[in-house]
Amino acid sequence: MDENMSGFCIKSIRGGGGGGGGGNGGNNKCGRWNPTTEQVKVLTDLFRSGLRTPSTDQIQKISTQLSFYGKIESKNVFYWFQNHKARERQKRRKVSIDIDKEFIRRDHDKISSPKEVLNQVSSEPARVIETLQLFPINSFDDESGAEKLRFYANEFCCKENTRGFTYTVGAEMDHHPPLDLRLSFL
Amino acid sequence: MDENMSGFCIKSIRGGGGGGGGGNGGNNKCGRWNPTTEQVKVLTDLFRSGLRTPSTDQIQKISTQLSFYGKIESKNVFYWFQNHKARERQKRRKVSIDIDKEFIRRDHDKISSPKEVLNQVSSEPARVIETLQLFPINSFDDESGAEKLRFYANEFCCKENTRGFTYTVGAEMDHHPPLDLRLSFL
DNA sequence: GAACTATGAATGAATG
DNA sequence: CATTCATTCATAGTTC
Repeated sequence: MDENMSGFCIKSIRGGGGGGGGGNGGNNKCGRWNPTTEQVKVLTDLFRSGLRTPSTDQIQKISTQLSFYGKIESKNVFYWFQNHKARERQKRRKVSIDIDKEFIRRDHDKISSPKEVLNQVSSEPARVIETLQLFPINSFDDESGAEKLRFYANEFCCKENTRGFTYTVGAEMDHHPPLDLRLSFL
Repeated sequence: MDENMSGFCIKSIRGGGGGGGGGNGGNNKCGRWNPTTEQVKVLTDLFRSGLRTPSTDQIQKISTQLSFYGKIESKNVFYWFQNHKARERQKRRKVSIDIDKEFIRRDHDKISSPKEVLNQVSSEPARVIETLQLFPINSFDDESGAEKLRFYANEFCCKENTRGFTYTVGAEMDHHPPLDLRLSFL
């Protein structure tokens, strides 16, 4: 696939001859990645442990480990974290908006802290894991003894992106924004 | 759930056949550039021809020409090349890793050639291009963008040398002979 | 089986 | 150039 398809994605034709045999266990060959429960569990554990944006190395290793449970590619891991993070943030944002509204609405009534409500949906416990027993896979113990499970406990020293709210106010389209930034020096 | 694909899911009206030259100005009201298929095709052709990091002039010209197909700004071209290059690299990195991994994994099972594996990981026709594809001979079978490409290509060649043969896309073309034919127009 | 949901995949836009 | 964020497209699954 190239950029050529960037408009429509008519690739998998599994429907043509009766797409039998689909399903989780037996992965389809052309479709998109369908993670097994084990894979999801591991990924989720990693995420909950604080890993948000694994480096390429981490992705590699995670992918390799997860391949034990089924077919998987590095990009799947990459996308998984990308999506998971984004959607959590998204959910959070949405919630906070709701809270905000709710808060405002209730403001006439009583005062309650938005934080309370927030905790209901996304209670993110402490992260910063030093070590974590994640891959109980031994039957397939690899040869890379050196860097074992050390990879994921590194580098994501949470700095909790304080970016938070970059909501683009540009509701209405181009009124000729600054244009280029980077291009100006080119 | 969303308004765009109510019922049917064809990507938003990216010009495509209907859009013709008018550009997709009709649809997007937002801030994000939504390239038409023609625009993508041209950009892709340029990329495949070896252009990786267009200069400001090139960006300007490309942008100008592409504006025929729809609304576009220079920065869009700039970003497009940035992203495309980065992702090409990234993809290749991830994919090759996966190939290795898959290969190794399957090695315990059955012996399969790397080519086969490649086909599995990437729906793209197996061709781990190590060398730049300079002459996309078959990229012109599709009439639409190709014709036009030649059209605006002329613009470029008339930089200051009316020769129209020596313009090297330069920059990224390290140790690659002069790209005649296709690129000579640049 | 259409509508809806969850989520994999892609990509435009930035930032460092 | 790499990394990251936001938004959107596409589809496997589920529900009614």
